[in-house]
Amino acid sequence: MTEKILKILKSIIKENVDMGVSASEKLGFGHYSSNVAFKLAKIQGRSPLKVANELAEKINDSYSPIRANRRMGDSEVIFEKVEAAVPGFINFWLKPEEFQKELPVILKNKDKYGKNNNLKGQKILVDYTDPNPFKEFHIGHLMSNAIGESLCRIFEWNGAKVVRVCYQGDVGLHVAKTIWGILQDINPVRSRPAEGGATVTLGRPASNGVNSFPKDSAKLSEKIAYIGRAYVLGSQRYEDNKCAAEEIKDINKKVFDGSDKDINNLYKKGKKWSLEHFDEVYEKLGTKFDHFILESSVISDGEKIVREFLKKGIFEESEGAVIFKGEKYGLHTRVFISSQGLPTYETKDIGLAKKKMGLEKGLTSSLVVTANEQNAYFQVVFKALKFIFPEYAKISKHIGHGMMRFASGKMSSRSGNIITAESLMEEIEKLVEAKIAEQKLTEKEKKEIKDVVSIGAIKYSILRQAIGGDIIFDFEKSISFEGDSGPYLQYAYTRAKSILEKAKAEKVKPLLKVMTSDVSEVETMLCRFSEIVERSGKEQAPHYIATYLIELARVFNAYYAKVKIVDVKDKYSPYKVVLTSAFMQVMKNGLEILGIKVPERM
RNA sequence: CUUCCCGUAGUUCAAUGGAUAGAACGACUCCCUUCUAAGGAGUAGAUCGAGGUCCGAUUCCUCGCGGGAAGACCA
Repeated sequence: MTEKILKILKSIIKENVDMGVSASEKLGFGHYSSNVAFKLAKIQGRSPLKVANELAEKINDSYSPIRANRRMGDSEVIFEKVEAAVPGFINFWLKPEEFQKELPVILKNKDKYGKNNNLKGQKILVDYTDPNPFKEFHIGHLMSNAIGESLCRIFEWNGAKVVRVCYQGDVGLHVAKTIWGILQDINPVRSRPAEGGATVTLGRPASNGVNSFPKDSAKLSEKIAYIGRAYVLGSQRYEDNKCAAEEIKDINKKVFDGSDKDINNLYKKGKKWSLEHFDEVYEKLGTKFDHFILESSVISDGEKIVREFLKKGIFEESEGAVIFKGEKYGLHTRVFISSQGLPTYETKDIGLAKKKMGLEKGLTSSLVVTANEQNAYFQVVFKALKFIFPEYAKISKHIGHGMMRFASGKMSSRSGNIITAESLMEEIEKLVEAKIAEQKLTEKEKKEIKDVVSIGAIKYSILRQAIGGDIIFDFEKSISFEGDSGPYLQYAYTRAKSILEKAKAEKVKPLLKVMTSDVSEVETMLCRFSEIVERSGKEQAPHYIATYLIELARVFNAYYAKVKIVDVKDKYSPYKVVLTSAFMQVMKNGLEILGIKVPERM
């Protein structure tokens, strides 16, 4: 719609100005409005209102019913009226047909409706989720996943080819902490008391020296919970017990060089459990990665490169460590190889960059989505990368999302103040179950609703606001499905669906032949969808989709309450049924972009 | 201490430099003999402060106040 209006404006205005055309917030300002007159007035040194009046006049001459028949055929008449308004806006009211024409397009393109080719030819790598084996999959990973997946889909809807990458940290100090924790359980002799730290029990309290290390036959969830507790124990002792910290560092080295058989075994098992668990979670969240990269597979390359560029003077040696002096560029110093000779995450990121480059040919962009507490970290790493792989550094970008916060403060898997993704999902699933308990639904339907609605609730609560800001996770509110929520959108969809079922039962066939003489907000909202998809793509911002869908649902719900859609006696009923299908299609597509599925009933 | 991010109704979030600052929750009124009330209609309620740029500032700049994050061996 904006394109049509832009085209007309361009045919009238010779000057090269930015013609901002956008959907109006209120019908009083037309369906669409433009602020060209302001820009034009500035160039010409005249009053904006005068310019707006002139332009409106000209447009009416050719494109409105009042005058159009004088000059052009009816096909050119797309406006009901065009008016200038104080202080200088031009407001456009389109003819109902202009909106109604879009309905068959929606129904024809179905699940593809709203796609465009703005990013055609682009190949965008997105690295997101990135959980670490030996640590739990927590809400931070859930956020990275929801945002990353949605960005991927937005890029795809804008015509780009997307490469989904998940980088999993299977080595590093966190692994050593967890293994140390496990060793405390299975070999209490090595146990270290806390020096003022809280005590943590692994599994059921070990009695008579029997440890709680899960058997191979144990449920995966038990194994994962065990690992989580071991990590908390190891982390706490690392902080509050010097002796334990030394032992952990020692284990870290052994994991790294593979010299200890027992540790190797624990490592293998723990890693396998973790990765199996993660696969389950990805499946549940609806993400399919093209590539998994393990940290252990990028270390040696990273180290090689860092040592090579140490010789070239990009890195320096200081206090036994290899560092990058970020201060030269207004950043801060980071350690790439520790004084112990171990590569840090920074070095692994260099190796990771090399790996990503080799993964796919012709990348035009490479994004990594993590919590914004790493913003400064990535600035430094990308700065160093600029000297190593300048071309790749140019297309690399870090997207920092906000943190999930609770009333109790910052969430950290190190301190154990953490809500795992799983526990959150379970909590919400329970609520959904309670809500649908009394509905007349089969068990299979209930299961589907439970899965789809709870994931939708969580993803929506993450995607409804701009990336980057913290999300205050209020359990009560995220769980309440009223208003600004995923379930509200899904519910609007299912209500519409039941209308179609009724129409079928009453033999009201969807037809576009007899159209209403005016148009509701549902039609005008539907026509904005494509533009919202474009804007989300340009700004890499999923929340525009979310905001739009809420408005769309609100508008449809109001229509639903006011208008009887299925009515054999109403000659417009077939049209209204078409409108309902179109609404469903757009709602479904929008939710698809957010990575949220629609239930068939709820 | 330094750097970066943020400050909008009681609360949680929106608003390509544009009009009368949108929603939702909560509060207060109403609406199920009508297609799923997880719904709809309505009322009250907000741009941290002070300057500046601009025809026009929630948006850009400066300062102040308040909050968050990061700052050499975990990421």
